[in-house]
Amino acid sequence: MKAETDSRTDTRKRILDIAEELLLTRGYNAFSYQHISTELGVRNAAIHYHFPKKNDLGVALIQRYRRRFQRFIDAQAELSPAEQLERYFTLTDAYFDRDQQICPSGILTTEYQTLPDDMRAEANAFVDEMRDWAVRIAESGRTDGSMRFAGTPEAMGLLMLAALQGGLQLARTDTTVLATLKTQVKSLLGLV
Amino acid sequence: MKAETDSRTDTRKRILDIAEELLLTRGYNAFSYQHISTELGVRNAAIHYHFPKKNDLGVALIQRYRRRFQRFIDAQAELSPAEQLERYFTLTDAYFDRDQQICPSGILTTEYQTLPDDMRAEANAFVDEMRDWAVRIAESGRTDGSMRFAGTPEAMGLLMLAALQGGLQLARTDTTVLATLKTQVKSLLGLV
DNA sequence: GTCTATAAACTGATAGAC
DNA sequence: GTCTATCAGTTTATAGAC
Repeated sequence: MKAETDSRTDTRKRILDIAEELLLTRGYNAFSYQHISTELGVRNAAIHYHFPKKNDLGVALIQRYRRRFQRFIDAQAELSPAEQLERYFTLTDAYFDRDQQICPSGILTTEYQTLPDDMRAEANAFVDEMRDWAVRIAESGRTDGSMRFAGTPEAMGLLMLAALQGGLQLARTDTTVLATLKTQVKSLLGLV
Repeated sequence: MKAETDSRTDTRKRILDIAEELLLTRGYNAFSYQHISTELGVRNAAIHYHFPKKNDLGVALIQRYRRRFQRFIDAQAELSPAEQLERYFTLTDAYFDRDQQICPSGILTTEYQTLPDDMRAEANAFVDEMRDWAVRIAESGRTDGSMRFAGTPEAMGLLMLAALQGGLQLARTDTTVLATLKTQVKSLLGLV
């Protein structure tokens, strides 16, 4: 029973892993079940057993991502604001270093108009969570005096999210973009 | 002769107009020749006469956009840095107000990994031009003393471009995003 | 010069085999 | 429970009619 569950979960997980790589490199509209099934060594219709419709796969991908992101946040709840910011940067670099992936929120908001309703709802929730996190960093940084910046923490957090989301995309045309942006964000937070 | 040229140009122009709307709302991979031909009232294959391959249409779209953007820049060469920044914001709002379109550089860099080489080359050139413009605004603003900000003009210009590109995308999930970002950018430039 | 008929390949998806 | 054979619709694209 455990074995059955594991094997089922395992195939399902492999599908999600392959789909995630495709989503973050090519986008939702530019990958198909064939891409996944070829990589997995099965027929494309086999994927439909695990995820009947492409929506289902899309929703599952974002939900899994949200859970992972939540763990990522929880794991650094005790760190200083500046250290949390560094984790933010590290996360951003990790995307880029993995086949020039971009942030999921960038993919989902760019393709937003073509997404089905259930995927839009998940995308909205994910964007909110990322934004809240960025805002909390700016907020706590100002509160403990380690960060000094113009405007409200809400606006500064949003700006950091938007800049890094756009920056990951722009980095595909110029690999120095991210380093420049990271330095600039720190400057604007009075951290340099 | 003039009439022939005009009618040909006219159909070609209508195709480009429809394609541009589709590109900026749905993205390159999510629109087809059928979308265009249906709107135009012809068979999808008719589009192939004007643009044999989809690459050709994609390249023509970006090239036209680059020319238009160049005229946009030239038209305000004499304005103050702060006024040029306002035009930047106005341009950004204009995208969003037109069916929640996003910036072309955001589309092209997000779908970058799926684009053919000729479209990538055009995308690179366009991104460079947008970035140069943003950097020049920060540069001249610092020079004439109207803007005060941390970091280099190069980094600040890049940050503004990245933030507005990401912001247009995020605005689809929350319509207040752009207003917040504009205020914050002005704060960071010492303009408020 | 402009467009239509048509096709080859790929898409997401269902019914049913094992 | 898991996957294969198969399909109907869409995609880009070509050959050729007017």
